[in-house]
Amino acid sequence: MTAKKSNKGEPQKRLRAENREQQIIDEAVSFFAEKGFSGQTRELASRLGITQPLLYRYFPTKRHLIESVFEEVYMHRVNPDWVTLITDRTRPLQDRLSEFYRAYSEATYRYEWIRVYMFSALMGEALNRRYIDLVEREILTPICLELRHHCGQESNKPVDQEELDQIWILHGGLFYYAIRKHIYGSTVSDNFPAVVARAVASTLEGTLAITSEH
Amino acid sequence: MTAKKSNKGEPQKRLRAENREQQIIDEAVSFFAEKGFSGQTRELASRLGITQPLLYRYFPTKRHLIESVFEEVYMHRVNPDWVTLITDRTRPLQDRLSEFYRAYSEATYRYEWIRVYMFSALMGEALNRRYIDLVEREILTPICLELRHHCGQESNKPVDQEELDQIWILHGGLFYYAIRKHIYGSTVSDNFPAVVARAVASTLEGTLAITSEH
DNA sequence: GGTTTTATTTATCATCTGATAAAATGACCC
DNA sequence: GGGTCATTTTATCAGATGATAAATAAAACC
Repeated sequence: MTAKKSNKGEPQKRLRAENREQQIIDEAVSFFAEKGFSGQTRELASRLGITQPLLYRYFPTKRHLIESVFEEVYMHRVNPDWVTLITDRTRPLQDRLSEFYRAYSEATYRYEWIRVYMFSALMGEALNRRYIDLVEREILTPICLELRHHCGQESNKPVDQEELDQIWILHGGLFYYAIRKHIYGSTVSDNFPAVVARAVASTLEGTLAITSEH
Repeated sequence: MTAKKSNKGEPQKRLRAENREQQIIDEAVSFFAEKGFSGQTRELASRLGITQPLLYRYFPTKRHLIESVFEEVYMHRVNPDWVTLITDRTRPLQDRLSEFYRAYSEATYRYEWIRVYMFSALMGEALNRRYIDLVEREILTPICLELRHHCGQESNKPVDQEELDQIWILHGGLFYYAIRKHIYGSTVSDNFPAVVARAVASTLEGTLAITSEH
């Protein structure tokens, strides 16, 4: 046992600024995901094992801390490869969509992400609006175009609100699985890929059927 | 103009207890739906045009007021006629489900309902759990049984988690329309019955297709 | 119309909560 | 190992917030 402070479980008392800042953000994500953004700075500090004023050395206001949480949660979540995957017509659409939703769900259907996302949406955060627009533009619109192709309904018309609403049923239905799991605390099947596969297959077959019958 | 207090726009200053109580609950539903349950009693009172301590004549604590809001929002929302409608095999399943979702959406896809519902779910309210259980038991399980019948897969097995998860995709997908509208503030098609009709048709055709192909 | 009842307001408390300033203490450097 | 700098704590503030008690005033009663 060295003379250096005994490392009994307790993490080192002092951290370098950058490490402490990241540690605070990480815990803040988890804390606000659980309690919502009206959670109190003292309780967050207590979970970090630090005093509340220390937070203010790293973040000038609570709002700034919350912005960092948004940044951490929202950013780097939409992968440009996904568009490539979705539009790769050398593979069956069923495979592409199933694979996409597996990847998408791994990136976003997490306790912290889903809850921070819903809290921020309820607060009317602008970031949320931008994210929705991004999803419609980069993911759902491409899927709609692939769906047209799949149904032999190729066209130059831009994707309209009705087509978007229809694909939102699938997208939202799958997202709702995460809401049930992480917000409602429901029991859900642990084999999500199987749920995705069936939902995608059903949507493709169903859309084909109702498109061709008129 | 009588000597009686001039009724210039302002509602009468004094109400009978029962009327005032209902008025407070109504405004509280709207207020908390907008702000969340960390909204402050002073602001609520101000919206009612009364002073904050008056709230405490009608509700011993803020929590009691919130419980009344839950009561107002959650109760009388599940109509027993719906099960009858869903299981009426004299009509095509497509019609029954479309009609059910039109009725269900009118009852629940409202700004106040959706938001209070989501806020309370995020708070982990027990009422929320009970509501979900009710929906699974009284609505989704019957639909699963009708879906089996529709696919010629009649069986005595109880409905399992996989079947529920699958019908949750449709149910959640439609619910998500309301989330997009009232929580995200997105632009959505104003013809919801048409969205329902297509989603239901697609689900029925799709389920039939993936069931029969094996 | 005067008395009683009841709804409502005014004044106020105690606690919570975000935020600040100054003191203290550990780490690092030579 | 003593000085310097950066990290953390202690002490504290001001405003917000749920809640209470007493005063006021409108309605109801006879």
